[in-house]
Amino acid sequence: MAVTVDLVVLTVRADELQALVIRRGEEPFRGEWALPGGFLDPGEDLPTAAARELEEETGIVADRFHLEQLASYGAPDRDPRMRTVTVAYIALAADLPTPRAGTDAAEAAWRPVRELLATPETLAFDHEQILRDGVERARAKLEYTPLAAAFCGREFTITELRRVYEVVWGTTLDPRNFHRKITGTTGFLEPTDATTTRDGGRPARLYRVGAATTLHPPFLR
Amino acid sequence: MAVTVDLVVLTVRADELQALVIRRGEEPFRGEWALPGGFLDPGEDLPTAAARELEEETGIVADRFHLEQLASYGAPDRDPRMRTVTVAYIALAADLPTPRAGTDAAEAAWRPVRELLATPETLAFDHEQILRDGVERARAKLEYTPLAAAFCGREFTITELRRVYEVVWGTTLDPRNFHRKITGTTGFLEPTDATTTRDGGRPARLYRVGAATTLHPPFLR
DNA sequence: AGAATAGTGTCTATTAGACAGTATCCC
DNA sequence: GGGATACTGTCTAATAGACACTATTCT
Repeated sequence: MAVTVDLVVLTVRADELQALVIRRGEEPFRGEWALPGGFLDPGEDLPTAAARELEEETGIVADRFHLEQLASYGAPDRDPRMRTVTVAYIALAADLPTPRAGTDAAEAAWRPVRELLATPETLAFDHEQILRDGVERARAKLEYTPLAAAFCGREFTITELRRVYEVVWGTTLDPRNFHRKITGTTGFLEPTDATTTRDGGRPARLYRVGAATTLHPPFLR
Repeated sequence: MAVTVDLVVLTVRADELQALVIRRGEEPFRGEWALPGGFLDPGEDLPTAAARELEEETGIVADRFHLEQLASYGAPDRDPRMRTVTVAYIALAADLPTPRAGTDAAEAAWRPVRELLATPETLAFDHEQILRDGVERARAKLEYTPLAAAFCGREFTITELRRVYEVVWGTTLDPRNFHRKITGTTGFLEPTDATTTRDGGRPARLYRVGAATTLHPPFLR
């Protein structure tokens, strides 16, 4: 009985929700796309293993981003080699440099979630299901936690935050109502003194994430 | 590397949230209280193992109640025997017969969650943390799913359902507002033709759970 | 009749959603 | 000045919370 960890790493790039996938360099499923992941080492904690596998396979250091456990998958036939149970994690990250392929991975890339889930058999193992569950978790968490900010940089504008909601949920939100609601939720945003004009037009105030961990009342889709 | 399953089985008894615990009949932690659970068999699926262990240790058949995965726990030192990763499940059940002790269990009993969590070291392994997480999951799920009905029988009154919310959340709810809100949520309740006077007073209409799986808008605590 | 619980109705304050106008930068 | 984006404000409909009364059973 072997235990593995797999990661659903999500980011918002080019106005799309994208996931980090690797092209497998080893059997089984050699040459096919899969989620990054690998075997749990003896003596190693689960989140540590997740961070290690992510770095080994994609070169991305799990620094400054949100990592949480998603669920475990243990269907007896999920891995043709042997009986495995995998503990899946989701990681939410701001836009990051292009990943580089590492151990056991022939290639690493960001791919739009829409594409990965458009047709079955795109991902190895049961990774399509894991990705679906991870995306659904992320969507749900935006409703009742300030987690949308995990997709932004350290400082961000309200418009950038709104774009995250729009992209992840696939909806459009009224900028004025969004602004009112989000600034009215205590603990979500912490204003800074700085502004930016990176989006053009009038300078926008920059914010950091506040201390709140849950949103009362939640932001419903 | 061994994989186990553990269960947080919750019910509402005597106006309290109670959990199913067993007294361990084997080392380690022999004689101490723990959550029911055990090793995953080769070729066995995770939820199947959860149901099997529950029946083996407590005699309770996982029929007609809600079983869902909670999370996995894999700290390297969580089991003194060997390296184990456990996949925890939560089960929500209506009031059930007193459990009987089975394999590996010297005793099985319902115990109020309040008591179990009042003092540390009450439960073996990391089961206190698992119980805490399970209770918090149940509390949260009452907000946005019709899962409160899982604590009731097949047919139940609105007052009985309200008592579930009150006991699990530890709050009091206005009966009139609760009635209005819950009957106004499409798909939550399906009225039957029957009534009951088991609570005394005017006969109350009996309901079954409807088709809804999520509540829009949610019931906030 | 009285006790006990079920169910319905009303008022009010808050919130969500739709929508328009003003402000401040860059070129 | 023109273009672009940021921010503020108003109206209205729906909702949540507080609260009181009527209805139907059993003893």
